[in-house]
Amino acid sequence: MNTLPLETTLTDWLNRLQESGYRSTDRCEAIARVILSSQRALDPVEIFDAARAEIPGLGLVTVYRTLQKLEELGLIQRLHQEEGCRRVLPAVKGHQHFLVCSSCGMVRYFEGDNLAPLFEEITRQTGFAIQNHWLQLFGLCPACRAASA
Amino acid sequence: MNTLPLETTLTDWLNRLQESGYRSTDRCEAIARVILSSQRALDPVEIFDAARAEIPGLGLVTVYRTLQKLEELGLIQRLHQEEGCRRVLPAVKGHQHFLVCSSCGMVRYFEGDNLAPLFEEITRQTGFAIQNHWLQLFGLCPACRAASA
DNA sequence: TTTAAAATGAAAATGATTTTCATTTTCGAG
DNA sequence: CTCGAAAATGAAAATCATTTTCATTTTAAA
Repeated sequence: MNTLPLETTLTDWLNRLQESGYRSTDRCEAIARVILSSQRALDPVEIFDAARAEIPGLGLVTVYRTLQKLEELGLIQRLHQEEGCRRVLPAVKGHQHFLVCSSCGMVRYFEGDNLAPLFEEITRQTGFAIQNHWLQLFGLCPACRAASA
Repeated sequence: MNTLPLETTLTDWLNRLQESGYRSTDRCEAIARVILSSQRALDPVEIFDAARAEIPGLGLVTVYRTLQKLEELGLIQRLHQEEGCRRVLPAVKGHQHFLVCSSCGMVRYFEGDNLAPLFEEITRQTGFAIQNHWLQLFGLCPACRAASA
């Protein structure tokens, strides 16, 4: 897999943090790198464990604090699942949504949803003025699909 | 508002519980009634407070235990929101989804989403075999829309 | 009726997250 | 560079939601 997008995004994240008055630290960078290089959504303890490979003295509290900053800046978001809503992912941009593999947990982003006609229909039916929507899809990723066949 | 659907559903819920080997108690019925008669999604403490109007000695633990049963039977589901995922609602049926008012919290169910074409497009783009989806809409209900105008 | 299984409330336990606090680190001003 | 104020850090304690334990009560079916 090409690592360029990761490097680019990591730099973007670090810039965004700095612009917002946060200071640049090894811990923050390690945590950001863990989140950005994962194919799955990770929970705070998973991030903690992965980041400690790089920063042995890291505290779990720092993970929580860094997640707060990243979430505040809209760089990450939670993945809501039946099992819980603790895992985080790089946030979707614009009209992206994500697709979660129900077998391995891998997440894939996709573009474009034209839900406008559905929303018009709903407004007609209910009188609600729709402002926002969450669409989350679960399915089998190509690898798990192949493995289960 | 017509109370017939509420009575019907309450009876359905109590039957479902009984069929599953759970016993019929005043607390369970009070909790079910609170959930079914609310226009909003409620969290365990809100349910507790409302149900204590009817059953003064009720314990919060009983609310949690009853919610587990109702969730296990698929009668309620959690409402996932930015602020948290603690509130519950009567579960949607079949292809229903719900619409949450971002001002007053009122929830309205609606039918019918034809997302099949979107899913086909996504399968083509990503190779994922889609099994399941969550669609949640946020907007202003007619009353809040009128109030804000 | 009787009785075994289920339900209950109170208190304790658990698990996740946040706060506090003393210490260390970052970074901009000089 | 070097200083110092602001921010970041880790450890321990605090908080908050939820679950478990346990002794007692209630339900429902024989």
